[in-house]
Amino acid sequence: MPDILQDLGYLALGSRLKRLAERLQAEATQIFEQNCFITQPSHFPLLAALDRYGPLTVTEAVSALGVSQPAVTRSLVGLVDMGLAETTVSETDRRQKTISLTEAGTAAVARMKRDVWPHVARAAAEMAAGPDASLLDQITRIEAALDAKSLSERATSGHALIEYSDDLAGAFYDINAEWISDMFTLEPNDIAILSNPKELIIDKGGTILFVSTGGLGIVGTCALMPVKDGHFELTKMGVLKSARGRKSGEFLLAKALERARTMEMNSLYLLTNRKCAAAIHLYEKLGFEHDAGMLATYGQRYDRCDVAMSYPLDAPTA
Amino acid sequence: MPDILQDLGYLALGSRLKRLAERLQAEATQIFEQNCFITQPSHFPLLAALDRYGPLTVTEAVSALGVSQPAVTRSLVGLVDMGLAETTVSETDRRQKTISLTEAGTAAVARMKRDVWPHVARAAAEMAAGPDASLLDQITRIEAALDAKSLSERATSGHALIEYSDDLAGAFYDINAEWISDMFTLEPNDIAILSNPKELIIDKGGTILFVSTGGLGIVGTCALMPVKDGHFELTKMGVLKSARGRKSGEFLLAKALERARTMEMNSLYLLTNRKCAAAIHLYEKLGFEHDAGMLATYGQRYDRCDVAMSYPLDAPTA
DNA sequence: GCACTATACATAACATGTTATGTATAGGTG
DNA sequence: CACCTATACATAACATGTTATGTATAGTGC
Repeated sequence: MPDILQDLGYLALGSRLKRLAERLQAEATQIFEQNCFITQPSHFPLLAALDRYGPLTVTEAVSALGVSQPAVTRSLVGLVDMGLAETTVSETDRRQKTISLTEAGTAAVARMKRDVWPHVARAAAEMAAGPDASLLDQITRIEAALDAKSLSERATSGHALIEYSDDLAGAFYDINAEWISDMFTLEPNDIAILSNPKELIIDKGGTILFVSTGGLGIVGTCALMPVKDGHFELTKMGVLKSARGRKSGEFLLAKALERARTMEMNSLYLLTNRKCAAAIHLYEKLGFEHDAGMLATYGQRYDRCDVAMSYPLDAPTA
Repeated sequence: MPDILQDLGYLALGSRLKRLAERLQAEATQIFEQNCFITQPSHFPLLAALDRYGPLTVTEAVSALGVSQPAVTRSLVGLVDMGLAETTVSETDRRQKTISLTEAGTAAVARMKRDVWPHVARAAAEMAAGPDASLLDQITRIEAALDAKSLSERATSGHALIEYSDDLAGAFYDINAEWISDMFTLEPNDIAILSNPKELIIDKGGTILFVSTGGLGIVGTCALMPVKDGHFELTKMGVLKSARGRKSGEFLLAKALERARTMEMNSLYLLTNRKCAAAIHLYEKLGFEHDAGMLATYGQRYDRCDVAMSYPLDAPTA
């Protein structure tokens, strides 16, 4: 069986990290047991913090460990039960408890620090070592990124690129039918292509892409359709009226061109109409050039066509 | 408060990953709730696996998800309760159950695949993006490394370098007293240095290092002692008799020289005796050269001294 | 063909994280 | 000073992972 979490890539980042963390924690349990020590690795962070920073109140420990207060309280109870830590009520504020290591706790930490921790640190570093930057740095960066903006905020803002699948055929039709029938008329060629995207585009080696926005779902689409001899038409590009003004079209077109550059392609052109001023502006912005030759060659494909543009595939991609 | 997990580096890798994973899972819960879906993110991997690989038996799902069988069973119960999955007993083997998505499950997955997953994947990738190699690749490498050799095996094999701390003063004395009194006699200069390592070495800008092996604890030590004017003596290097034959000395000396090269130092020499053939061989192997001048300058420091060597600090460090 | 072992899944117990909420004390404000 | 609110920690409930073990069925060797 393949590994689904690996297959899903970043989508399953959380589950994958969790799995790895559980595994490392199981290893830690084993190492602690081998050294006849605390059975629960969960106590380790609090012990280490007490050793490194000296006596702490519960609230300070929460801040140092970066976990919830009940988690600290539970660790604390565990350490006290084992006689490794003790608490004293603060004199100035009787709500506060100061946690400190007992003599036994200090001795246990000293022994672990001498005989166990260095080897665990070495083993973990050896295991995580790679040609690239430190895993720890990456974790630090992710933690900082999460502090700055939560994953759910990130997910609901911005655009995602989505590949064609058969259940998106309806969206492909609807999005294009909306703008075409709004500004022009659906021509037989439109209906043929919109009704059979799989056969006429995908199966012939073309690509259909969609753009989804966090809150609205699929809002736009765009196709790279092989015409003949390695010549491709960028076509059936549209964004729902209800979703305009978010630069979804620009996102989509940029991704489509990015994709086009990775495909074996002799030329890439598009056909449109002078009325589509905003679209033409976008095409120009992303590098398309007006091309009378293409208009002469392919312009008959649609009644509405009076503009053709082509994309300089060999140009520097900036 | 500083962050203890960050402070501890690789020693706390497991706890740190766990903390990050919990955080991501909390985010996932929020995202699922926003989209009015399954409340438990724990169900996600099984749903994704069923979607991607088709109906699975419990055992197959265990393999695909990489978690324990009870974890899969629990996910399964959850999905069945929500009406998203159903099970059928295999006809050929009545112990087996095949899990498949119900119509509602298929629809729910399709909706998530269209409206939620791409954004989560994008957001996670954006968050994890860095100048370096992919975090996913690093995770994959760590998983593979763990498959090859467990962390506890790694921890109990090999050597770790340990810095001087006051509680290691006793070890510093004992390890050196063992070999010196075994081969020679403890001289007053030995006793002075071994009894006051902090004052005579550390506080003067020197360094004392220890080597620990996974099973045996501290087994060797070595000092870089400032003599005068930026001239340092590599001294008090010894490995417990009971721990010889594991290349601990070579490990330690290599680390000490590595450290020496990072220190401001005009010269580094050592004093020894022809009887210490194995040690001299090691010194030669790691780059020390016999140096009659040093013998003339410093040889009087110990009665037993009849060999001096110096380390070419400016030579290429290979 | 019976008895033992292995396998597939279920269940129990527990480790360890969370959120929500309770309780005692501190601190500020009319 | 009484009272309200905020804070520090405790406790409860639950999410989700684990290991250990139970139960039914399959397979295997005498």
